Amino acid sequence: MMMNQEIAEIFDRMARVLAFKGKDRFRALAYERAAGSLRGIEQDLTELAGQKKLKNIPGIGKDLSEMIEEYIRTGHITRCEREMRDVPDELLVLMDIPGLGPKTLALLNKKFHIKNIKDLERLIEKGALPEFHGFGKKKIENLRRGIGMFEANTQRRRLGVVLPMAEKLLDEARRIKLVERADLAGSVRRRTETIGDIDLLIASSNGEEALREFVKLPSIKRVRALGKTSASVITEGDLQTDVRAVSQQSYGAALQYFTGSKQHTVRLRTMARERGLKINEYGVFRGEDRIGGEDEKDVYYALGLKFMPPELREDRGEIEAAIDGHLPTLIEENDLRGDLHMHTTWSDGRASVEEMVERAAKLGREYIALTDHSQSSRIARGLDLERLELKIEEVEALRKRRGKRKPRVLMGAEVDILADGRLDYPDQILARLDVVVASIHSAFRQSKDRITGRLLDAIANPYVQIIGHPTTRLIGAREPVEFNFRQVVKATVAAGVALEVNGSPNRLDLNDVMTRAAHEAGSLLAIDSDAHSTAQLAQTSFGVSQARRAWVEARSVVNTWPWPKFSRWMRHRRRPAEEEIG
DNA sequence: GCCGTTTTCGGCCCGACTGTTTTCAGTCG
Repeated sequence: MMMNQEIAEIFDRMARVLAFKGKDRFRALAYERAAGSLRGIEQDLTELAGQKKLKNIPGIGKDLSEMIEEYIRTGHITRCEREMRDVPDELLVLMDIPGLGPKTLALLNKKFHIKNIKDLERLIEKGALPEFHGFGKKKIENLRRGIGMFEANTQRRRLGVVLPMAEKLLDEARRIKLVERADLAGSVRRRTETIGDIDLLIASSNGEEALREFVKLPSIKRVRALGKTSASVITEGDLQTDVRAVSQQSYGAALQYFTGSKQHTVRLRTMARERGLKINEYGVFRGEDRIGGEDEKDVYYALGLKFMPPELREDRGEIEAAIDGHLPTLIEENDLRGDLHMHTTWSDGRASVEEMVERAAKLGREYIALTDHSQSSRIARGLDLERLELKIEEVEALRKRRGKRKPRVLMGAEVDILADGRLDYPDQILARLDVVVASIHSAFRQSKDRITGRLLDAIANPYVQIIGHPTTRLIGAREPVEFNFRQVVKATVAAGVALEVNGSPNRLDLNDVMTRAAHEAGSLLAIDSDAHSTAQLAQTSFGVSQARRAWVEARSVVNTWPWPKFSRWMRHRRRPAEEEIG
């Protein structure tokens, strides 16, 4: 996993260096595609290399596979390093400035010896950047603005932050009279874990006028570009939003194009070309004849493919699967019957047991587990044995009060996996809990072997049903812990333990790529909210999105199971263990 | 640099917007 990331970054950097140097742009594209491929697979590159299977990875051929082998052996790729040596990172990163691409950067570097952001600012602020052929006042002004945006906000934002803003904007757009239809597209629609910008598509018989209305919406702060069919704006909260307007008859083709991913769409268009068709955002064409485009499905059907949900469109094998007729039937939000990880005021939650149960009932949950923290999580007010007793009493009283009303309320705990691999409650206490989620909350920096050992120990405990947020990463804030993922997955498969897909938008842990690998290896999954308030109970939807991105079908997710099946699984490892003790 | 029910060489998705170009280059998605 780490290795894939590292090599992907080198390849990405190579692509930019080649673009900067003005070399063959298709060579740069090849590196880009390879980087994307590596990010999309979880398989161990060392193992693939050992089996001489690197070339099976799409976009990896003779040269790149040799480079990967070299990296595995030595931690270096000589050819890349030689190519990249004379282009320092601080220069390359300037390509992240909106509107500043490789050509302009190369020019500024050659003509004015710009090497980093400081040089560039100095040049512009002093008004020392003269106008010259092909470089006028407006370009300079745009560059100045681009630098401002670059410095204000370079990082991508979490889906959980962006999605509500995007939906608000969509709402406003739909209220414009000239707007006949509107939908979110792009990475928001594909539900990637972080978002660079919002893409919005509208249908209108007068797109130009509709766009003019759109950019006047109150939540639009600034207009970057405005044309007949598209506009680019900065919204409140400094999110870039790209809007595209098409006619109804092109809406489906436009939605497909605008949803991407780029690589997925390129594949479709290449397939079309091979079949004598042309796909663009206006439709599917055979020669001059439009043969489809009003519905998104038209694009796929024209190529003899089944329709693919947006979450699959990453060029991670979905096109091949569609050709073979092996597309998965993805889990849907409605499939969830239970939620097995949440907190109350007993530990660090903001809502009481009662409030959480009531809200869960409104969400239609059939069963839920109240899983407050265990004693070692002091900051989270984890429950010592005494308070745990009190909570058990409260939950039992609540169960009596509620009788047969749904949801069934299960007594649970999120139990720390301690630094030495022991769990934070003794077995006789765990035996009294219906649901045990075991999670790492400390000693993140231990060696790979020790973390692996801790997880394996937790999985071996017969009272544990779920490993909570397995990597402990916080998006944009904390790196995942390192452990032998395949070994851990193997153990969960053997033990019938579920790996969590934590729905908190700060976590999304496991992520899409790892979830897919776990799922394909046969591991059970649990999609939980990890809610710390009533509102957060709905965050399971983010977990479901990630699971869909991971090709997950409902049958592998334990909390989609009807109660009888779920409750059997919940207890399936306990009986023999209890007999042993008893 | 990759890739092949046309191809082992010659392709590689397709179009919009901006600026300053009098016919297009650069950037973006």
